[in-house]
Amino acid sequence: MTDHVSGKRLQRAELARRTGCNLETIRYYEKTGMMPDPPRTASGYRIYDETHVSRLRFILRARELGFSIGQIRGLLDLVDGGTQTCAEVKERTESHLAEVRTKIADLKQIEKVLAATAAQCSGEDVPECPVLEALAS
Amino acid sequence: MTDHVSGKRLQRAELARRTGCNLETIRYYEKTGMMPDPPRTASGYRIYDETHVSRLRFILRARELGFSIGQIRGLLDLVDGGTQTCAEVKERTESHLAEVRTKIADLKQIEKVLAATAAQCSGEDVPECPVLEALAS
DNA sequence: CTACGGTCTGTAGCTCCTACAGACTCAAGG
DNA sequence: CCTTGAGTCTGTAGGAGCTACAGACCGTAG
Repeated sequence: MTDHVSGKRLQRAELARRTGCNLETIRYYEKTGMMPDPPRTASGYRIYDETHVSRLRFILRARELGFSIGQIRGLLDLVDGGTQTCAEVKERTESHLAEVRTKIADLKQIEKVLAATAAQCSGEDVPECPVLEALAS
Repeated sequence: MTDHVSGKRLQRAELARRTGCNLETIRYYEKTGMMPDPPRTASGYRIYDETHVSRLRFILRARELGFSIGQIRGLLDLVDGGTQTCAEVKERTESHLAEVRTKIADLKQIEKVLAATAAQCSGEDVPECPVLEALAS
């Protein structure tokens, strides 16, 4: 039977290949409701199309930008409901941006302490070590 | 029975309070071998002393500096075996420092993209949004 | 003696996947 | 037509680093 209505019908491995997503992760995203339950063949194989490719790419890009699963689902809910507004999305993005900046600040503080402490190390074969002393202080 | 040999004997909650560590986390650290199995009272209650306070503080400080459980256990193994050298500890610290710097760089890249995209938002009550478009692109 | 709080254990939950086992399906080759 | 190999299906376990609970016990003050 040829496919006369929709575009290319993809299997899971093909969807994974086209998005760079891990095979099992797709199933995971379906289980969590981020990806819709796809239609199936008579024997139970999942059938994907371009809409699934787009949605999965959206999720993966959002993950790359550090959005949590919950945040992404929130964004997708807005879009799925057609209730998204630029104002709302901007607010969520800036809230996430603030979290990212906090993490950067935390890591910079860690970096500073690590660098300063390691700089005190003689680097010799002696048991005394400024790093260990700093941790034990 | 008074305690005529060692210092103060602490219960788990007291150890937690003195270190700021969560009560259950102490048990977790014992299970993973980072903290030694403490002696027990006849009825099975754990008994801690100042050595436990020091070791737990060491672990917590290392965690604050972003060392993983595995890395910390590595450091503790060195110290426990008396085989630690400043050279070795310095190397591990700098290796961890490099990981931290990588994370900072990744987050800065994310920050850059998020900030640039959010800056394009009108912030109005319209459904079109540069953030969503960037994710869907 | 009782009540209340601390402690004990094992286990489940959290996040975000990743991987495996055992069964099934499908298409190609002989 | 049968076999073989690759793809798919499901449920479940694992990993990191905790955190939280249930149900049972202990210890002490009133």
